[in-house]
Amino acid sequence: MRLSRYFLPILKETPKEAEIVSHRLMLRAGMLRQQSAGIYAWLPLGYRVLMKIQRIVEEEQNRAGAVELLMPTIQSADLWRESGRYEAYGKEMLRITDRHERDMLFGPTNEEMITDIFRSYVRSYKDLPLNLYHIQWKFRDEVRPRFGVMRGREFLMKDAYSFDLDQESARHAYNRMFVAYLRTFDRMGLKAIPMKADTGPIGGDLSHEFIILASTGESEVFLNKDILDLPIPAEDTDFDSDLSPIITDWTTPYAATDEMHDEEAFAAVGDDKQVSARGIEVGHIFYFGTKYSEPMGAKVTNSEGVEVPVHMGSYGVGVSRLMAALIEANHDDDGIIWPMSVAPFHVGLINMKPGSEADEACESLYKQLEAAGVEVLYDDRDTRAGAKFAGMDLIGLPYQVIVGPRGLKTGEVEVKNRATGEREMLSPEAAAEKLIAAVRTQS
RNA sequence: CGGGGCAUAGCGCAGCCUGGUAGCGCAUCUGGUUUGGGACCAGAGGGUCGCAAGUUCGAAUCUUGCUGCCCCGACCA
Repeated sequence: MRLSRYFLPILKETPKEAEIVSHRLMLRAGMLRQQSAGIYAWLPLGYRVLMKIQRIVEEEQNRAGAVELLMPTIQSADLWRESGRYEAYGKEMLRITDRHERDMLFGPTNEEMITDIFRSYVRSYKDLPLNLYHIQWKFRDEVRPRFGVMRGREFLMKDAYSFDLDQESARHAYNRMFVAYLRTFDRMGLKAIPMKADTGPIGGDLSHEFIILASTGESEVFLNKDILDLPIPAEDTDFDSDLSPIITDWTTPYAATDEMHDEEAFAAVGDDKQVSARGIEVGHIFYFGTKYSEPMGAKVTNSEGVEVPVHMGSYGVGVSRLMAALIEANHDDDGIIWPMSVAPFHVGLINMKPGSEADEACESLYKQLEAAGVEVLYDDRDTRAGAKFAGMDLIGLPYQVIVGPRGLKTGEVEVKNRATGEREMLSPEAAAEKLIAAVRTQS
């Protein structure tokens, strides 16, 4: 992409409403624009990152055996009356009346709708297990939206729903999502820690929040630092095998949010291993048994010919919130530092002097990299060098290539690693090779 | 939902107390000089002062109502 033809409205000054660093940087880097309290337009650069996060989530969901579909944002109130949640959900639910005076709502979540879809088609235990998910905009009319997309009213969420014959197989479905989540966040370069969460009226121990450590996090967390070094399940993990050993490894070291915190158990961890910090919740998995299947009649016939309600679980990832969490975890004074896997572009190519011999060198490098699948943002604008450097650092692409008459005198271009600040002078060929290799290994 | 605050050019702000020609910095446009880490000089364009009503000869400024937004606290992907 040529910057001269792109839409990247970078702000030099920080908008006053932005309190936390991720919100500030998203606004400054031209990724986001607020349209209303807690409601945002995703500008081109922000949208690219959002789609990259979404793709990773999809790949890992698919790998774990979940099947993607897409449900609407607007739902009929009737379904929610069936589950009893239309009255129970309260003011967080945005209620809408259509021209025929029908009660509609902007979905805050989709348990009712997915249960309706399931019960309309599935009759036999032979069709289980089943896990259906979608990635769709949700709306929750928060009392106080804040921190940009960290707590917006409209947000993009992945929500998966599992259907199983009994609690035992539902636990396996749960474990699959647990492993998928470990992999998903790891692929974005995030350390997400599963923590036991409140299960509400259902009880049991099958609910975990996945929390990323960040000083701006909304909740206080306590953990045994051993959990930070646990290995992430590999890409070739067999999701049909017994995953419980992995779950055991990850749930044994102490890790809890403040509402589940147990001082005594935490003390037993030992002073040298205790970590108390703040965290951002980016995922939440939940087993809720027959809470929806029973009232809504989602039943299958089992091997004995008896109709039984299915056991369900739901599994959420805050896709838009992840973008904020990623920036909270990856930035410095100059701006964002994207991990390769979610970077809006892999490389920023800076033409130091348009109209000079740098043009030709840039063009050929640009074409070569793009042809090799490297996503390049080519700054071909005729502006001052300082503005280009500052802008490139701000938007945080993993690598910058600086091409100008000075380096070309010796036939070289400069390659800068945004994260480490490391720079090296290379021939254009060597630079291209290095960048192509870096993109292949890191994304 | 309780408490606090803000609304004036695209962005950041001053002006309001004490009513009288709407201003500053950045950004934008034009010309020139510059050009490897957010340049300089000169000039130009851009405003129903959030909306509505009231007081007044006269309202950005005073009064009332409304709307929007932000911050702190209790609640949530």
